[in-house]
Amino acid sequence: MSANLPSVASDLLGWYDRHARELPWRAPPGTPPPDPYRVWLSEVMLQQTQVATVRPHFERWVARWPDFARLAAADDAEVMAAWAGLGYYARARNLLKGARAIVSDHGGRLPDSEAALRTIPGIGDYTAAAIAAIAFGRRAVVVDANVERVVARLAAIDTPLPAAKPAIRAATDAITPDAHAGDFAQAMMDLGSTICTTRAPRCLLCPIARHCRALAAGVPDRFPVKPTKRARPVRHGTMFWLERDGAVLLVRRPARGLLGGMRALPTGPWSDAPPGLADAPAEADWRISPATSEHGFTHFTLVSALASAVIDGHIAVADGEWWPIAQIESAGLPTVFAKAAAMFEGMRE
DNA sequence: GAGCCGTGGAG
DNA sequence: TCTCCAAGGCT
Repeated sequence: MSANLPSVASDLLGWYDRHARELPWRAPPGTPPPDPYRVWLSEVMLQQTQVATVRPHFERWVARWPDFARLAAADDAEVMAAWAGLGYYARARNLLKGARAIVSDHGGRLPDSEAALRTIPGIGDYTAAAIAAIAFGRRAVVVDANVERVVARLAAIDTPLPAAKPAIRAATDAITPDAHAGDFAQAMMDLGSTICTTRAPRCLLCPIARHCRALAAGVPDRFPVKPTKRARPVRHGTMFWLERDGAVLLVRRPARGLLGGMRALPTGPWSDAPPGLADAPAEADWRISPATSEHGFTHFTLVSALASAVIDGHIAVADGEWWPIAQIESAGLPTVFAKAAAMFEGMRE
C-alpha cells in the first residue's frame, strides 16, 4: 500500500462526522457505543439484507424482546414467526441459539473479543469483527461486501473474488485506525452503500477519491472483479390450500434446509416437471387454479401450481394446524407462501 | 472451497 | 421486465 493510506482514515472519519446515517441501532459518531444487544441483533439482521428492509423489523423486535435474557426465554415458534419476511431463516434459528448460549455460557453478556464472539452461533468473521469494533470499541478489521468493494477500488485489486479476499483484508488492515474503530467500520459501510456503490459510483462526492487508484485509472466500477454466475434453474411445485370452517391447514417445515423451521402451506415435491397433486395433504376435490405463483430464491426460481379444496371434518388430514384465515397475517409465513396465500384468498370470493 | 440459504430494491 | 446483489454463515 502507498504511504499516504493512513490519511484515508482521517478523511473518511471527517466525512462520517458530517454524513453518518441515523439508524436505530447506531450511536452518533464520537459518542459512547450502543447497547451490545442492539448491535448484535442489527448485525445479524443486516447480513445480506439492506438497511431499509431491516429497520422496521428491528424496531418491532427490540420492543418485543429487549435483551438477551428475554430473547433466550422466548418461544421458538414466535421467534421464527417474527423473522418471517426477512429471509435466510437459519439466522433466526441461530439468533435464538446464540441468545441462549450468551445467557448460559457468558453470564448474559456478549463477550468483547473477536475469538469469543466467533464461538456464538450465527456470528462469523465479519459479525465478530463488527461487534468488537462497534459495541466495544476494539480495533478490528471489519470486511463486509461494502468494504470489499471500497478497498478493491481504493487499491485497484484486480484479482477476482473470492481469491482477492486475503489481499483485500490486508489492505483494509493497513487503513484501519487504532482509535474510533466502530466509527471507521460504519463509515466504510456507509460509504459503500451511498457513494461507492456497485453501479454508478458517485466519485465526485467521495471523501477519499484522492486516494483511489481505480478512479485514477478511470475505471472505478471495474472493481472488484467478480466471477460469472450460473443461471438460476426453474423448479416446479404445488402449494395446497385446504380449507375447513374458515381455517386453512398449515404445516411446519423441517428444521433444516430451505425455509427450515418456518410455518408453511403444504407443498408437494419440487422438481423439474410440475408434480400435480403428488403429496396432497388429504383426499379431496382439488381445484387447480389456472394461475401459478412464481418466486425467486437464491439459487432457483420456483413455479407453483395452486391447488385448493374445501372439506368437512370427517376427512383424514396429514399433520398440521388449522389456522383461521382471517388471521393468516399473524401466521408468520415466509414471503413465498404469503404471496400464494393472498392469491388463494383472492380466489375464494 | 463451493454450494446452500430469501427477499426486495435499484437500474 | 429482468438481472444483479446486499452490514454472511454454515456445511
